[in-house]
Amino acid sequence: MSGEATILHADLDAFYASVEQRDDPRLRGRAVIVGGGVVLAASYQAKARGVRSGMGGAQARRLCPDAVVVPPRMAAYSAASRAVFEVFRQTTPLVEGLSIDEAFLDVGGLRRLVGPPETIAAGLRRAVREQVGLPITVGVARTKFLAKVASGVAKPDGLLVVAPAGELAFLHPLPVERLWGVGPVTADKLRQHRIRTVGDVARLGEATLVSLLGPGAGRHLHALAHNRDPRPVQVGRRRGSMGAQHALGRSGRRPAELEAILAGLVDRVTRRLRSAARTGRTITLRLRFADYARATRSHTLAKATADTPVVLGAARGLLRAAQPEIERRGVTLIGVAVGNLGDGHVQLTLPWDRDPTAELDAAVDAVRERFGSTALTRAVLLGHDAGPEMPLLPD
DNA sequence: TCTGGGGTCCTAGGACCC
DNA sequence: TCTGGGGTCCTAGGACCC
Repeated sequence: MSGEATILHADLDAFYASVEQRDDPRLRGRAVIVGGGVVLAASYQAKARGVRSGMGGAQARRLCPDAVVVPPRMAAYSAASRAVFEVFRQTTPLVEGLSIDEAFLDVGGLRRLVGPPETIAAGLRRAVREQVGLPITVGVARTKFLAKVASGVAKPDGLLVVAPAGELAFLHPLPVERLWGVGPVTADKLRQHRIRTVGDVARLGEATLVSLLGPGAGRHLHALAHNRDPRPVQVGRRRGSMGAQHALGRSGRRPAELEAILAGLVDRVTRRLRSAARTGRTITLRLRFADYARATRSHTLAKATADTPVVLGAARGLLRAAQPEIERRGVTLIGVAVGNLGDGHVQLTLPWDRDPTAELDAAVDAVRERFGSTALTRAVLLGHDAGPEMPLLPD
């Protein structure tokens, strides 16, 4: 951790709703709700009326009857996200994406070349506005955690730099809910002990917090309340699981219908795995019952795969084992996830006296067969004198 | 607050190994 | 025959995030 505030947390404002307002001038300045069944995103005009993401659609329309409700356009949001991340990477190569609409950037090395972090953050906001047409808020601080808190406080369309000397004065008056990792359950436990602000947390010893929240959460919270967060910005983090899920209505489904839905979900996930050139070993079946209780059932395969029939076989086995429970409790959501994701590497071992380049065409065909045509991005030859790494075959 | 779809990380017990 | 300490992997659940 350096002595200077050099970490940026950049967070697009009301992302999906802002894309809709950008693309349809009639929506600008108006209350916009994206998503029908539940609110996926709400414009700030809708938020001002109490609409929140995750809220039921009926309640949202009650709160804000004049809101324009638009169906989500995921492709447009993905494209906008890619464009924004392009701007991030023009700013610095040290970008760690957190979700479709936020990232950490470390601009510590840019002072001499470009300027101080505050100038860089202002330039970043301007570039996103000019090049992509979207409002974005940036928090700047010495740690990731504090930068994230700062952007949350500065929203919408703001910029907030927390100087090292002012860290605790900024942090301690905030309500505990502002802390990253404090949700409804933890906030409630803390409230029962009259702990309401970050300062209240900071006054407690670590042992007290641990006894209240458990070792993991207790130590974590204690560190955050004193602004201790040594995690560096990490470039190139990859997701660890990929899933798809589908909410069912209230009405029960017959086993055959559930299997058909499951097959559709598995198909979606395995396609995405193959086009991302990833494979995974752990298949998880996700269920939600009529009383909204959740359950998961998982199975780990011996070999990583992105193969539809293999994943479907495992998922179907889990579903059949859970069938009695489903019949008893009723099911309202079914999902499947593939976890334990590897790199999607395929390793081929050739006899020592064989010319590897001669085998390469067959190897490439094997990889395409397994992952689909867009998957192969690089082949690496490892061997006694093959050299470190051979970039090949851009695809 | 009556509930979508996509993720992350942590915990805890049991199996199994040395 | 009884037993310690340490590690990894798997499964299931829970809290949290956007």
